[in-house]
Amino acid sequence: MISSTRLAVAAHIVSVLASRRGEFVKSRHIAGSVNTNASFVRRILCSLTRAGIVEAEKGKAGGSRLVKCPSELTLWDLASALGEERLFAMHANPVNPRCPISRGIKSSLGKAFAGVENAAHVQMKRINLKDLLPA
Amino acid sequence: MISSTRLAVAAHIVSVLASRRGEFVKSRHIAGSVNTNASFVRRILCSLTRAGIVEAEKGKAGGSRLVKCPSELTLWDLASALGEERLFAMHANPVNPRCPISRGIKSSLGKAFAGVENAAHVQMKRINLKDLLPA
DNA sequence: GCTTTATGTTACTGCTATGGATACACTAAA
DNA sequence: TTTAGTGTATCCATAGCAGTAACATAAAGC
Repeated sequence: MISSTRLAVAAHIVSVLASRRGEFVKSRHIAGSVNTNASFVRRILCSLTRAGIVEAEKGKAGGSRLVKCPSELTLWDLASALGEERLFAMHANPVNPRCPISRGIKSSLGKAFAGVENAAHVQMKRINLKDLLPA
Repeated sequence: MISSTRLAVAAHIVSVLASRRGEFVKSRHIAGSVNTNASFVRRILCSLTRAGIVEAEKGKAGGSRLVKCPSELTLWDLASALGEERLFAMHANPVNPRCPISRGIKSSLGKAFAGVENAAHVQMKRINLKDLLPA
């Protein structure tokens, strides 16, 4: 059911930025905490920047820092910034028009999936990024 | 966030079986409705059989049929039968012991993920397989 | 008993997504 | 002008998904 770990990495990144609130933190430094490479971190930072969660400065004294307070950020904000809001996948096989089940299942199952995803989103909006930081 | 479509296919399979309650339906027939191949269907049927949702008969008059009523089955039962209950993935990168964020994030984020997954599971248990069938 | 036809299972294959690695244009500080 | 960062593109190895074929096993019908 799972493939990408980008949401986990994004949460890690934001936590590092939150622990150095106000500073411009370099992607290399974040990569050291996540134990991955700086380019991958920057790709995710870029999505966060486009979503207005992070701001970045280029150049020698550059880096990234949080725009919003950790207490104003939720897991949902990150997932949404990454475009990872879907939790289920419908099969892509074409409908068999001669089978009533096949004709109807994608619509009804799609609504069921949406209901579950909605419940998950509600919960994700309750998960505050501040709560991920060490006490 | 999504990779496998097995849950969707399983729901499709169970819907077909539900529409022919009592009959032993052949994997080839189900595959025709899903528009995939019979072997893939059988692999999923096998998981459903092991979970006690479906029973199968070998041989010439063989096939699969539901053991439980569609009204007793939920989306959660299917996901659980397939071993697809996780919705999020933690990154596998090793912890950087010199960074307090790195040391703590997997634990706190894991709990956050579990909370969201739990909310999703609750909702999945409310989705009745009977509701996926055509009226 | 033999043939037919189904399941259960394995193995192989092509495709796609993921994340690691490198490179480079651009930019700002020193 | 040099240095050191971001933003972005490209390439690569790997892993997972689903399609396909194959085969042992088992049951029904002749």
